[in-house]
Amino acid sequence: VSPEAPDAPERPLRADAVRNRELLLAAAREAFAEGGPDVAVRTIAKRAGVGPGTLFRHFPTKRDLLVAVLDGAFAGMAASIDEGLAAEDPWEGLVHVLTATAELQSRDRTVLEAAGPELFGDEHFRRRMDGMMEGIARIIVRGQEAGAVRDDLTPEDLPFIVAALGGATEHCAPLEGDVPPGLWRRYLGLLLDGLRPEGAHPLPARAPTHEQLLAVKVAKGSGALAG
Amino acid sequence: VSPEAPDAPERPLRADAVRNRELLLAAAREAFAEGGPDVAVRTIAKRAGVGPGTLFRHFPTKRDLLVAVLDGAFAGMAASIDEGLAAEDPWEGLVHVLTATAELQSRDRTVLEAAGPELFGDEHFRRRMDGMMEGIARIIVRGQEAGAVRDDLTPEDLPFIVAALGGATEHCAPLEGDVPPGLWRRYLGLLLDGLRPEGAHPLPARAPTHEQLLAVKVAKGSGALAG
DNA sequence: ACCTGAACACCGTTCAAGT
DNA sequence: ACCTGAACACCGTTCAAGT
Repeated sequence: VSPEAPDAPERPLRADAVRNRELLLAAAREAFAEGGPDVAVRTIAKRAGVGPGTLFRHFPTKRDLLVAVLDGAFAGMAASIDEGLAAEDPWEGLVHVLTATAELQSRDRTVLEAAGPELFGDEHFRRRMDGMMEGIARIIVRGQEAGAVRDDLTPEDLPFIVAALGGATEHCAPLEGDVPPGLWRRYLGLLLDGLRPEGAHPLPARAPTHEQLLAVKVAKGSGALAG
Repeated sequence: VSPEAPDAPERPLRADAVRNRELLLAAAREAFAEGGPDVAVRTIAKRAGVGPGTLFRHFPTKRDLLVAVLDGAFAGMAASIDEGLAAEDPWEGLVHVLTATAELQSRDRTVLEAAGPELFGDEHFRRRMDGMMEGIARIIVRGQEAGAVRDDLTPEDLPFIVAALGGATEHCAPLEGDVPPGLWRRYLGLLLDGLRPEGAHPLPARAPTHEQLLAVKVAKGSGALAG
């Protein structure tokens, strides 16, 4: 599940092109982190010192730029999965993965606001996802064999659990300052208790299969990226 | 917690004004339900047969229109709280409230995409919220006295739990058709198991107080309503 | 090959002009 | 009082023209 190198381009780019691409990525990373996914592309282009046309030459769509930036975050998740696998205690391994993910969501507005299921339509994201799923599957099975995780949980549940976590974390974000810091940990705790075998009651629906998850095409633009 | 009448206007509106207001609300209700909160105001105005200027005379901001439409959904939630209070079994009462809420979220894209914490800034929403909180508090206390709900849960946790539910439900929505129907019930089930006392472990953060929740001003526009 | 910036089709919102 | 629709300041995206 180690981080992969980003797509190698067909043929080498011209010197100024690689430089602009890098400037664009750096500018986008900062701008998105500060202002969320709604920052104007013009702002990002200006920050990078290039025209808007150049931005769209490198990233055909604003979403593509966002995905490229998000890739760093996903690499972070992949790393936390590796760490979770390395933990001695299987339950602590799962806790580590979910904590790291939620912490990421609470630090970077971009991740939680933009990482909707529409991203399943992006090819690069999909490849990352596949790799991460394997690691998560191992963590869950290990937890189940140790009797620390409820038996009816599947790896395919994880995206939805992360989404639930994101919903709570997102709700915390604008309250930051007025509300106890790290409040999201409370709801992570609640959710974790739901993953344990002790209080487990039969679930009213079966989990989706891996194939079903990947069946989504690029959804008709919605959410934070519509426009 | 019974539904209140919408704000009574200072002085009676002219006949054509009340008619236009109603047409606008009906058009917005349909348009938002179909296309989510991103539908253009021009589309709504055209659907209602009025000019865009008229729309903004009745609803100074697109968000105000959305809040007015959402009010129906909130009335539905208030009703489900009353039903939850009427249930013989305290646990079933809580389940009823959360199920009804999630069902609402899964039926109407608007509710789940727009009901972020920015709405706390809206006065009308705030009044509704206050009324609902009381009912929820009674349901939770009743459950705790019966030993069916974990002791460290507070009414102020509910908005975050609903947000978590919304995160999972929102993640399900675009997968509709590819994924088992009613998949959100699975994650509601997981969450509910986290609310039970059986598997409860100490939570790493204290719940916010009611005052903290209401401290939010209108957040600098973000999310689905920015622009 | 790559970059530039004017231009296009949108968006939420405003406001002079009408009745 | 209320309505209308042209106009404004944006937005993401495109494309002829330059180097």
